Amino acid sequence: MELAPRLDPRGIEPSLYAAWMERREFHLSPDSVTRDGREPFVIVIPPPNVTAVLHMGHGLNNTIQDVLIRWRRMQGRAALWVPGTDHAGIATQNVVERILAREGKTRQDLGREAFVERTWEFVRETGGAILDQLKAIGSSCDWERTRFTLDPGLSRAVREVFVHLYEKGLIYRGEYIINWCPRCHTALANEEAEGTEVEGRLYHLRYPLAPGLEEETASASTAGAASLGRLPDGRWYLTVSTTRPETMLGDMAVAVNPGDERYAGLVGGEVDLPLTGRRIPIIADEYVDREFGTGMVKVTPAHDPNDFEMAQRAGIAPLNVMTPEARMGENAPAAFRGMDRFEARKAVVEAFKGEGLFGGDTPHTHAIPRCYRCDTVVEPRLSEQWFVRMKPLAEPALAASRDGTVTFVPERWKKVYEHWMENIRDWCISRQLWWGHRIPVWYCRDCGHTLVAREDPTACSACGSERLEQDPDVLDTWFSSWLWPFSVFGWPERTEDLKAFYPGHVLSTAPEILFFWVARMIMAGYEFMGEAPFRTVYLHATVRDIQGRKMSKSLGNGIDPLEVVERFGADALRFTVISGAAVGTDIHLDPQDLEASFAPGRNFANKVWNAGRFTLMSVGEDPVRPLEKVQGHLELADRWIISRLARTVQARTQELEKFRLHDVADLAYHFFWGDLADWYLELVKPRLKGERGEESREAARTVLVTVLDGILRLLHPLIPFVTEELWQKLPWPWASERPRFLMAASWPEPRREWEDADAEGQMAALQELVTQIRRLRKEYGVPEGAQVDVVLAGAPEVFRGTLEEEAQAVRTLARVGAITWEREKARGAGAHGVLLNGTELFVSLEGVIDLVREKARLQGEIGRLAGQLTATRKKLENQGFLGKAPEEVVAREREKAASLQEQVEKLQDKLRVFEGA
RNA sequence: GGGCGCUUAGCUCAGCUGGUUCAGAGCGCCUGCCUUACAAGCAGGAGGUCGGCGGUUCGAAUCCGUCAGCGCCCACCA
Repeated sequence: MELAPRLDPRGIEPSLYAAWMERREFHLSPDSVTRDGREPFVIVIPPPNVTAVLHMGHGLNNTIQDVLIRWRRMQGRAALWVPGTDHAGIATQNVVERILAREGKTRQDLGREAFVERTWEFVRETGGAILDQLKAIGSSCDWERTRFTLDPGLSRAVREVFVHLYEKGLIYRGEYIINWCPRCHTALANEEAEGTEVEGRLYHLRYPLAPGLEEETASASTAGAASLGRLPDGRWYLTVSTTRPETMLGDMAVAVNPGDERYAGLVGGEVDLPLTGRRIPIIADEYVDREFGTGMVKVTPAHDPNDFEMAQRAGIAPLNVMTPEARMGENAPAAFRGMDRFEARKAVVEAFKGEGLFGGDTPHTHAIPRCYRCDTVVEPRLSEQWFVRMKPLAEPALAASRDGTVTFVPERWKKVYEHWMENIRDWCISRQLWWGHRIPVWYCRDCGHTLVAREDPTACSACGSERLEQDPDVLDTWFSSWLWPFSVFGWPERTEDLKAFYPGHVLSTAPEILFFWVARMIMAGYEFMGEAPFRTVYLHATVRDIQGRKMSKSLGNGIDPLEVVERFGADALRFTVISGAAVGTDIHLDPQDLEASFAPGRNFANKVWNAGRFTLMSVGEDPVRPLEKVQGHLELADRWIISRLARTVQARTQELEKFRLHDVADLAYHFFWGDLADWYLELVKPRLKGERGEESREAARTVLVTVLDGILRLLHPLIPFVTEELWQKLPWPWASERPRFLMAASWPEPRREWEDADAEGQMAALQELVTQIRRLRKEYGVPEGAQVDVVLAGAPEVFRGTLEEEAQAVRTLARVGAITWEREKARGAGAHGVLLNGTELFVSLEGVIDLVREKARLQGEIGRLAGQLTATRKKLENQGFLGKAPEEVVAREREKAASLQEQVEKLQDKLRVFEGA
């Protein structure tokens, strides 16, 4: 059989994937569950943005999902992975707008309808490229079920949900301060406005007091309020502080804390708001912190959420002084009108200086929110928006976490989730965009009636007028994503798919969308399906660069997974990210050095390839016998490797259950490389050549193929391509009965009867011996190729059983000729090894093997005794026991404790001697 | 201002319920090997008082307290 000495991923991966696809191996119909009664296992993909390109975060997340899906599929579950993409309102609209900008056009030039059509075109052309990229890394999604959050079925679900919630009173329209992106011209949810720490300035502005308050001011001033003072013209002023001086143009009041006796006399008075010619009141409000700044706050209801609330409490109307572009608007004084907010900030400060009202500025760090899409500084803005009342929806979703119906991995996210759910705020769902689900609300131009309907209305239900106008806004992208786990199956229809595949099992995603998406999906699951959409939420690692920075486009520190697949293969990428990301930790990769970053995975895949290549070449194409048929001819190495495989299967299955994918990779790696390749393959070489006779050869062939079959099955979810390629070539006797593909083969059952503690113990000692001989050879400078004779000292148990077989192994692995056993002679030598007359090596094994074993035995013994000791002591501290038990029983316990104590100490002394030796 | 996490070899990190993986892996480094599966490899080796201090325990990288440094999330302090 001709196989390349190096794995060529490009040579096998695309064709294998095509073969899987052609045979529809990833596809599953509801019949498999409803008719055949198979237990489902369902993952619904976190839909990437249509316009996105694959990045390492996707690479990791989708590898994780594919590992879980492939593993469950092999376990016999009806494993379904539903793929799809998200229309990503703002993100996509921005991309298309940028394209238009290059053509010198704006979306307004095109008009709404043409713009949306243009966006659809764009999405149809380039959208979904990311799905092809997911295929490149081996994702075994059921592509026949690919959905899009804006396709007709999902749009129907969205509309149903909106109307349902509206009718239930959970959707309302209201005027509030929302986060407004002046560049995207839309409202943002709180979660979409990301705060960044900024070293800014706090400006102190002086507002002259209106006449009539002189007396109170003077007395407050002498009482120590540094914030009050007198202008050269004799007027009194107070000082307020702000990070955004331009908003003072919209000030409607100044507020102090009602309990602040310094300013008690001022409340009810007025100040002359500079630059505006307006006179505004001084009010009292609990919100004001008298310790911060001057203890006086300017109130700008239209441009700050807290000020808005204060103004509402005081019955003061807001005054909006900005345009949607965050320029100073018509309500601002003429001198500032049209200025950008940052220009206006400077201008206002200058104007205050000009009037002698500037009280200086001080450095001040604070968080300013930015648009998560375009990074523009968000402006709080008063406007009318649609909201979802979240509290009632949150209740069952919170309970689900508390009672363990939904669990989080790693567990610490449970707390984060619950904290957010307990303090949940209403969700602003309207967006002033064109790309997205249109809000199903119409206003009657004649009678002002509001219609909310599942089907587009043609006439007003109140007055019959046909002059209806639909709300211009669209819904937040997440308003369709939160329905994803059931809308992909055809909800609100009661489809077969829904019956078979809802609820799903695992959701794997990035921690940063826990609130955006995960929490809301759970809420929607309860509200519309009556149960949570999945049981386990796996929050995966964040992919960072070598400096620990999150990979991002703007930093330019990203890694293109397709380049990695191209250069090293999908298997290399998959194995690297899985073994690099332990539960709860991040993964660090170097974008500057892909070779170094992906070497672990690449090297391992190649190792698997070569071990397979060796097996196929040396075993030949004649079918091997089943294991039972060679049972009587198994040698130590055979029994050992089978036992090791059995244990690895056992451990790996357990780790997978706990989502410990990193450990799974680690275990499989060490079994494959450390046990199978380094030891078993080496041991079996002479046997495969027939040097030890036909029986030995047949046993070796069978065991080798059996073990390789097992480990390939185990490894398949991690590195599906190289395992599939090799597995298909294994010379099984029952080749005709097995499934066409490894991916459809069964997960190996843990086989207790294969475990063989004796073989493992003997083999461990043998390995130790071989390593010692190799070390000694090196130490004494025995040439690589030269053979030495070994004189063994001590009585290692290794050679008590099948002496010849084991001696043979040592000869094979350590290039040893004759092995003789001269206990007394070597003991006299005293050292671990001594080279005699050039070719004869003395190896004293007592100092090596037996010591290791004795130490372990001692530790075990100490553990057992210490356990008893602790229990006995507890008993002796128990008042109930001391009071009620007969004297002699208590005495006996005391004796027991003392004796145990003594024994433990004795053993510990002994252990110390061993460790010292 | 609250909440969470991290600190183990030169680098990136494992180490789950304290003791049979207990001081580990990969990369890097040193020495010797193109040994008929693999130089993307093989064999051997150097390298760490597990962030500091204190405590619990027969026994602590592991549990508790505290200090220091780093990181993340949430929050309206103008």
